[in-house]
Amino acid sequence: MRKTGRPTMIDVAADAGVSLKTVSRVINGEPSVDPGMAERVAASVQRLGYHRNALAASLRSGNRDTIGFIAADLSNTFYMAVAAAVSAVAARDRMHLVMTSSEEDADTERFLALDLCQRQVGGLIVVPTADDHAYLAREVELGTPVVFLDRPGSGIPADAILLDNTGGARAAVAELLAAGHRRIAVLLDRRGIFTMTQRWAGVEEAFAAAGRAPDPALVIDGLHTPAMARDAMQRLLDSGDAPTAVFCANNRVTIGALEAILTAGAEVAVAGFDDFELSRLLPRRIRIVDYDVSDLGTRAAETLLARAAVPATGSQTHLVPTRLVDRGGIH
Amino acid sequence: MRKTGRPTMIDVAADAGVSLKTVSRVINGEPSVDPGMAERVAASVQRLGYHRNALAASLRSGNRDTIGFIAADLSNTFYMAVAAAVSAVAARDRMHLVMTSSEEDADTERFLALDLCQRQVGGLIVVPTADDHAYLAREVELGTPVVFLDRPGSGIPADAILLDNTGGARAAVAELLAAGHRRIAVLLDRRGIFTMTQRWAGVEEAFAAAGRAPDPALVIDGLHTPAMARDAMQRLLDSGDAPTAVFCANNRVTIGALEAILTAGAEVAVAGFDDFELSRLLPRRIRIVDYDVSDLGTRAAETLLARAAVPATGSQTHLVPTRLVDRGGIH
DNA sequence: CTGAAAGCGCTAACAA
DNA sequence: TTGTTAGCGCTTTCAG
Repeated sequence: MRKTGRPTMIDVAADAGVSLKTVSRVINGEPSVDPGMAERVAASVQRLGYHRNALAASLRSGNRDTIGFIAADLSNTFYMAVAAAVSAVAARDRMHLVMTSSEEDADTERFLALDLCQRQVGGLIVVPTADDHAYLAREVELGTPVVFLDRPGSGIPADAILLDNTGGARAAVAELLAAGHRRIAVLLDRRGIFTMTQRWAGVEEAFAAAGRAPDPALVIDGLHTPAMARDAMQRLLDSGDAPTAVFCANNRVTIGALEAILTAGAEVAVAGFDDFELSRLLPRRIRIVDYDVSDLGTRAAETLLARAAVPATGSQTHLVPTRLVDRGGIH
Repeated sequence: MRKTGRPTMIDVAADAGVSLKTVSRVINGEPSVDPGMAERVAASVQRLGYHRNALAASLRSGNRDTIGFIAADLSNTFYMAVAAAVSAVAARDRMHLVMTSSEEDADTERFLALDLCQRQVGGLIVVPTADDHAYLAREVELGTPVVFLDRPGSGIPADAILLDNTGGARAAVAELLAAGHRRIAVLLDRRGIFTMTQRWAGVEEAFAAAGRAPDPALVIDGLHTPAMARDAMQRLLDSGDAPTAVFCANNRVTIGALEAILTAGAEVAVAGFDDFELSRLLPRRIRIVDYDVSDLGTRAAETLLARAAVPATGSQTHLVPTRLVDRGGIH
């Protein structure tokens, strides 16, 4: 029983009068064990309240049974939903999910990634914040699969699960144009963010396809919070020449813009990227670029587990499709 | 380098021409090491791409550096928000969070709890689904602290972090009564759920304080999804004698009820337990029993870490307060 | 089918 | 300040 107070296999073996290895066999359900012995061992396990030490088992066997997940921002429900999906897939394989967050800080990401590797995770799902992931090269080489999620990584061979950002934005804006809107505002979060770059590209493509171009006066970026988006929208509404439609590049922006529009009772058509809770209860009909959030997590986890089973054979990028849907319109 | 391909402290020691223990000292930043040696070791670490094996370290030292969290339902954003808060607190202490979910199944909860213990977690935060936690008695006795969250556990000495369910529900219903409402509907999720029992008690207290009692015809329980709540509310509205107010015992119920009410354009005052995303954007003013979700997680994590530091001295139950707030009313 | 011995990679205890 | 030895609790290897 030594220090920790927890009984070990040795204690069980002594109690049952068998060898250490026999206990190990019983605990791990290995086939060739005499039923009588198995019974004796089981009884001792019960009596002593034995629980195997999974750390020791992993150390010796080299089995890796946890997946590390590094989100970019835990206060964002998007990542939490992804984490939930990853956890569900992991559970199917009796793996556990260690959930962390870089809080959009590159150094934190790096620290966490290496920390998780030290804990011998079987794989890593990362929402990249750093723009160089060479620091993981060694681990990947040594057999720890890495999957990037939502944004691409760089510097190492790793799969990536991304949204069809460009296609989704293009479709939304194309529809506004097709509906005859000519003064279309575009509200963006920070341009440096990967998804923003891609969605903006989609916006430009839609305009180009219609033989037009976005009006620079109606394009506002750097809107990182709903409050900023609300104020920006407010200013557009207050300007002499308000837009007749607006495309919002993510849900925080959409929510902020809606706050301004609904409060002002303005007649502005709204299309936004990302669905959000309760969009269905909005008093106004809006168009949303929707996708299956958990699909991102599920695919990331499945890709990771597949890689863990069969070592690297060239990395792939999976695009998760989007679709335009109606929301709101109650009342 | 043996099997795994990963260099070990032995490799580093050999490369640097020092002893194993010296490497260990350098890696762990122990004070009394000659700077020159430290440098040599650091150089070897760099050259070999050495990373310490945290599993081996924990096995030997007995240090436990992860916290296990068993949510009841990962699709519920409430638990995800709690998990995020726990993760944030854990990160402060350089601990990691292993996130799992019982999916409201008692056997799964038990399995996960024991599995996490086998992985030598430093503590367990559990949203109880099982109604007897005696299976954890042994682990608690052996020094693994357990904190129950949102619902009380039983059978073992453990702290609990609960919401003031009764007080919140009482306040909400008291206000509806004070506003002169006499036909007040009460929509509940399944009665067996702890929070429902407590909130229902609050409802009864409020009625009793006003010298009245709830009208059984207007009390509907078992509403586990927004769709069920919507349909139930619909039936109430369609009945000859519709209520003038409704108290919804959780956010799913509130959302479902609102859907029916807004669609029908009915004049029904709404008060609900639990805030939800975008409640502010609702076209109607409603009253919400609000509380700080992350506070629950933060307190749970802090309580757990405190217990881990200073062994049991009688378990406590913490009540997280609620407050009535206004939501909606845009337009 | 069962057991003895070795050792996973590290840290604790003690010596030098 | 540095090194030696033992051993955390388990699985692997190989012999019986």
